[in-house]
Amino acid sequence: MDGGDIHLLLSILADGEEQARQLGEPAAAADDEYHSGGRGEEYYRGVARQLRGTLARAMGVARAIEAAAFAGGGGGGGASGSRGTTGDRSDSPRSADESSGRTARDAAVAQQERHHDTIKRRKGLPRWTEKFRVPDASLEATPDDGFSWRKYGQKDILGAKFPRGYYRCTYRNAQGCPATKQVQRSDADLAVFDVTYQGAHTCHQKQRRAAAAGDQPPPPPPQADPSVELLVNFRHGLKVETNGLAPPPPPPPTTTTNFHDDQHFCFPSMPPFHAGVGPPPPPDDALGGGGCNNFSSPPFVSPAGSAAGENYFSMEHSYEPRGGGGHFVMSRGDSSELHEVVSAAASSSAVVDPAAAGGGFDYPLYHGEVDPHLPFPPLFGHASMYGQYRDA
DNA sequence: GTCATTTGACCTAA
DNA sequence: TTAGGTCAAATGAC
Repeated sequence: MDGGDIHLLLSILADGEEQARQLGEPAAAADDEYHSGGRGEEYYRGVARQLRGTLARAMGVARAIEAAAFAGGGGGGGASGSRGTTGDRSDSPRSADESSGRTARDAAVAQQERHHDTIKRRKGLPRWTEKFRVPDASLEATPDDGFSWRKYGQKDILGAKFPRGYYRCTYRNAQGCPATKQVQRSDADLAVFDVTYQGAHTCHQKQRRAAAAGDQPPPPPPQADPSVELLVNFRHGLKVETNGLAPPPPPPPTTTTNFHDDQHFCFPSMPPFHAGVGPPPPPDDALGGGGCNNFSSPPFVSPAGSAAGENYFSMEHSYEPRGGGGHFVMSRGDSSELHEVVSAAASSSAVVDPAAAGGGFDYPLYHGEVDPHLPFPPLFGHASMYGQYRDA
């Protein structure tokens, strides 16, 4: 733990204070549209949600600090401390180690230690899976979830016809974003991809995209946050609001969220897809139709101006709780993981404007009853799988 | 020249 | 022991 964590916490709390203030004086913040349109209540609800999200995030940071404190003062040593400063050792090529006079054994030991750390982090971060259906089943087609990713590996998986791609956030180095994903094309359906996400985005692209898109906010991923437990509990009572939504354009795209307990949740939005793909496919029962409510999604229009008809694909979310117990639990015994989450968030907050410092929670209004703090992964917006954003 | 992807090797968890 | 996950040099694209 360091001063940065405290500053992050203070920053979040300041956001909460600001949001609370907005609750007190909505007329100043809400434009006339809200009031003339009878949406004042929605405004209040939206601000309240933001406030709850901000407070939840603050709690998460505070508990991470607490956990780090419980783990003793050794946090500064060890592997986690050695890697937090540079962000990614890929910046320092292997030859650098060799030329620095280390023995091969030392280098191997160091690498082993580093690798052990990455494994620990991998195990600690929240993990969830989604199914992406692309309109075009060609081999070139890949799902675009709206975030910018950099591919760092590919591997043939036993029993799978197609190799699995490994991606990490483009801003891993620049902003310490810990998010990674694995993309596996389905054997049965070439148009379906199983995407496993791990770690929440703490990078700036989330806010930028949400602001630019002006559509449904990206649902936050499962957070390494104690409040998530409450949210997961909440989802058991969740009902998707479908009233008043536009009927599905032909063919109807669906965005489906699956939890591991086989509960299905159909989320009313979908990310854009790569330009140039063909028309969307007919609905696939195997994907979203199963236990899903067959939510009919309104068309998503890419901020980049892609034709709405080209932006459809279906998704199925599957939240994979870590730590057992039927809900997501961040292991508090591993303070380094928590610290890393905090550190990543801290690095992110350094470049995020205060209005967006809700850190994945600070989204505009959802569709009525859908709480933005549900442990859904971030999926929306526009970006290429192959990151075009440059590191700051 | 810079940056992203490819790919073989290495390491860990199961 | 094996499969999965990651690293990083090599390579290619812009």
